[in-house]
Amino acid sequence: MKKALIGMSGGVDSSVAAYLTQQAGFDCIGATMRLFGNDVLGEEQESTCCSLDDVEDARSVARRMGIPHYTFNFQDDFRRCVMEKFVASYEMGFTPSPCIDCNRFLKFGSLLRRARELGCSHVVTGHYAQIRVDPETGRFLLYQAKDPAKDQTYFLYPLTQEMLAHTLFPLGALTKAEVRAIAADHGFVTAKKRDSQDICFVPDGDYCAFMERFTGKRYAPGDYLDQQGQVVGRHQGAVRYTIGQRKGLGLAMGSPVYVCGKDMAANTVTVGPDSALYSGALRANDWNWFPFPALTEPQTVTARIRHSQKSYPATVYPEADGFARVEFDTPVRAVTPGQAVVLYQGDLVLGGGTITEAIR
RNA sequence: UGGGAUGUCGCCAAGCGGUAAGGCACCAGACUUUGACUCUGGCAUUCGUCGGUUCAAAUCCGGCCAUCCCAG
Repeated sequence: MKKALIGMSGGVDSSVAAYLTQQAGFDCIGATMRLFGNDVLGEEQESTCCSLDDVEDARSVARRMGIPHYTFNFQDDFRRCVMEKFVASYEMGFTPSPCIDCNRFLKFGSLLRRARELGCSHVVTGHYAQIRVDPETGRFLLYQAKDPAKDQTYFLYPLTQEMLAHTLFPLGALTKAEVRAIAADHGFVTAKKRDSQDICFVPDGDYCAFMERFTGKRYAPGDYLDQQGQVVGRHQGAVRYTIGQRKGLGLAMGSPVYVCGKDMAANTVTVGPDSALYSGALRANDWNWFPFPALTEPQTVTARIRHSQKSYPATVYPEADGFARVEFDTPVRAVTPGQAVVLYQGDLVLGGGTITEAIR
């Protein structure tokens, strides 16, 4: 019998993914990853990802299904591969996507390795995405979820062929409503749990406070500059702001102003009108492609530059040293270094990379 | 110390005798695996202050206080 390791976060999605995998005839093992201790959280914070309650919920569902449940301590890996990268990225003036690193290094890295040690052919998660094999090339392809509102391919773009060969996404063809119905039908305690939202290790959303706890540093206030370089106010630390941000600036300029740029060395944040935020192109590196090993010729695509945002028509051109340039048909708002750019051709995920700069 | 000007929500700002526009900021909610964007809702019983005129004043009059400018 085929064996599968189910990554169970303690939420409704992974609960149902486990159930469906069992129904498909797999011998299942449930596993919850311990990613961080309470020391990284602030006072009395409740995480949505691996708190004790969540582990208990996962265990409860596993017991109901009659499968074993393990807890894996991946705190060291998570600290090194996700939290340290997260902090370093912010300190360099970028806006990171830690969930993408968690997928790449933890769920389909550490967890997959552990699965294979346990004799499992596959690791299973509750992600909304679909994997298919290209009959011509034999390559594993990633497709968007059937429920476009829940599609999570943006966070899965770094998955390699090796990872995809040993991964199952049972929820890819289901809607969220269908998933909740299945959970309710089987009496899972997770049926009505709220969807997770914040970064799991920053449950209150105050990532700057997290960084100060994590590093022991203090991020100093500095000047806001307008487009002409004139000082227009004081900010609370450049790491707090992301390109395109409006809320929380505390600047009453008469009309809305947005973050247009940051200079970490000078500790300044430049603000300007919405019209100053549009870019015709971007450059990105650290690419992963699904239909082919590397980009060798231009491709017509739609490109997503932030999660839960629609994708925009564009053309991607290969460049030297593993870079590629994405040129948009129409300028796009708030291209942000550090964020992922994920390219699609219809439902197919062509590939994705990390934005290094906005062009023009 | 003379002369002038101004004082309306955190910022900007309508109002000019008939019972406080609007923008920005902020707060709450929706959306969201990024406190992003966006959307919805909230946000001065009160107009520097004290008193006067009037049926009625932020709007008229007087004193005081504060700030700014020009004289010195």
